[in-house]
Amino acid sequence: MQTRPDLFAALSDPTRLAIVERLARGEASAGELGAPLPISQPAVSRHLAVLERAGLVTRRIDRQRRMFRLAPHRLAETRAWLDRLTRAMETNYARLDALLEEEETPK
Amino acid sequence: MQTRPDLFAALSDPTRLAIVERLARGEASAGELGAPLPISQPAVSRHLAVLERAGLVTRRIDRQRRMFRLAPHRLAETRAWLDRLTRAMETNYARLDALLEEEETPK
DNA sequence: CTTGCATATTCGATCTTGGTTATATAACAA
DNA sequence: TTGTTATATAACCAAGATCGAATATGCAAG
Repeated sequence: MQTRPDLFAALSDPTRLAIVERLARGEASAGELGAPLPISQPAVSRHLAVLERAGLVTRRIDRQRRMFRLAPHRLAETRAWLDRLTRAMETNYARLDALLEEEETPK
Repeated sequence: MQTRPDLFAALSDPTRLAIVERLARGEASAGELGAPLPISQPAVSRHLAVLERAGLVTRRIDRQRRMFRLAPHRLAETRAWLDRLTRAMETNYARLDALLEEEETPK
C-alpha cells in the first residue's frame, strides 16, 4: 500500500521535489526532467521510480520516451490531511491558548 | 535554514507522523507522547528533537517535563505550497488533457 | 545530600538512501 | 544488420537514519 509516510519520504529529497515542481508546469520525459539536474541518468531514473511508487507521478510510454505527469490524487489527499490537521489544531488549542495568555502575560 | 525537504523528511517517519497527529489534539509532555509508542524512551526523545528542528513543534519547559505543541507556521507554509502546486498543475494540464482526450478516446 | 522522576545524550550495530560506473534493453534510423 | 537514442537495472560504496542499552543531566522532594 502507499502510505502517507512513503509519500512524505518521496518529497523529502531536494531532487525529487524539484522534479515535482517542474512537472507542475507540464508533462515531461525522463530525459527532459534529468537535463537540468547535476546527477547521472541512472540516478534520475531511480528518483522517478520512487515518485511513481509513491503515487505522485504517472508514466506514459511514447515511442522510446517515458513521459511523466503529476498524479493529482495523492496531492489532493495530502491537502485534505493537512486541512484536517490544521482545523483540529485550531479548535483544540483555542481554549488552551486563552488559558496560557491569562496567567502569563507575554513580554 | 529549515528547508521544505527537511520538513517532509520529518513527516516521513510513521512514529513522528503519529506524534504530530496526537499533538493536533492538544499539548502533551514527552512522556505522554511516548507512552503509546512501541519504542524506547530515548527513541521518542530523538524523534521529538527531529520534529523541533523541522519547526513542526515547539518545546516548553514545565517543571521537570517538556511540553510539546504543534507549531502552526510550517504547516501553513506547506499548505500554501501544496495549493500553489495544485493550482499550477490544474492550469497547465488543462490544455494538454483536452488534446489527449481528443486523439485517444478512452476505453 | 540523597533519592527519584523526566528527559537527553552517547555508543555501537544495522538499515536505508543516494550516488556513480558499467551494462542491458528497447525503439528508431540508416 | 548496425549504430544511436532513451531509459532501466546491477553492483558497489559512502553517508546518514534509527534503534536499544547504558549513562548523564536537571529538577523536585524528603
